[in-house]
Amino acid sequence: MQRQSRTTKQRMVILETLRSVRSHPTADEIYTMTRVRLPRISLGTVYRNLDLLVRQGEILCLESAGTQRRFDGAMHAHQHVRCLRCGKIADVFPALKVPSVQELSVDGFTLSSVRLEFEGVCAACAGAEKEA
Amino acid sequence: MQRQSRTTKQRMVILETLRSVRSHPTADEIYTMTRVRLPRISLGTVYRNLDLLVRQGEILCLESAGTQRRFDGAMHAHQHVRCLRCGKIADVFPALKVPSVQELSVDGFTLSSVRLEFEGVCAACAGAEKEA
DNA sequence: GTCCATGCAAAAGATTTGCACTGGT
DNA sequence: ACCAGTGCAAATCTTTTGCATGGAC
Repeated sequence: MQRQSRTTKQRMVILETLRSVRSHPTADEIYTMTRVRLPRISLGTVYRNLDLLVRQGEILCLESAGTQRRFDGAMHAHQHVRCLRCGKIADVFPALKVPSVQELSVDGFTLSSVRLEFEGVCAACAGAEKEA
Repeated sequence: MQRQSRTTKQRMVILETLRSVRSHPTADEIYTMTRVRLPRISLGTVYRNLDLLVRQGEILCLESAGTQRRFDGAMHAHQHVRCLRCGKIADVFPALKVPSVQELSVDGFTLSSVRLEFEGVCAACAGAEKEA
């Protein structure tokens, strides 16, 4: 059975923080942001809560985000571009139409999600490269 | 300018090994496989060569933040499913049609690749869960 | 009062890197 | 001979975990 979760100050602040930004922060960046309001919060707690929020479907975990995991508080259907140089992630606008899990099937797997992902170089990094 | 690379025994064995399997091994698995032919190869060398081969476009790196990186020697257009439980990756067959980079554009980015990715639970893990 | 969640610190993994030596060209 | 590549080990970085205490219910 599903274990229940309590509404803790830490979890609320983490969720509010993530929902309040348009970026796709790493666990460490979320840790830094939440410490403004909760100076004694620990990185372990941030990781545990991000995990829980992902499992509850409150936030998204961007797995294909290079080395570090990144998180997204926006739950509407949209795609991401990742900069191959700096790892930054941006939303693709307008969002493309992607077939839903229900319309697809893969042999030997019970599908739970489909994602369309983009890679490239962002304007800032392209500019930096030109100068070098 | 592009620095040149030498044809070393290690690099050749790594590439041949990866090309000879249909799986999507991790760096450590490739290390184990190559040690059959090169018992003194080091894990660092495996990582360095995988890096180089990816940059040269000889192989693909299947990134998955927070987990282990996996590599793919098959360069034809195809998609991957990843098992959320065990991390195993399989090819999606038949491959779906995905719009090419040329047909797409994302504001503020110079695109280099587009990927359609699937997530789910593989048969083995689904079975293991049922038993538990 | 119960027991889930936290803070802290240590552990666990995965990947990278410094360095002296080796080997491809 | 030159210098990229290697083996080895240490370092780094991200994420997870054990444990005693705190706090939501």
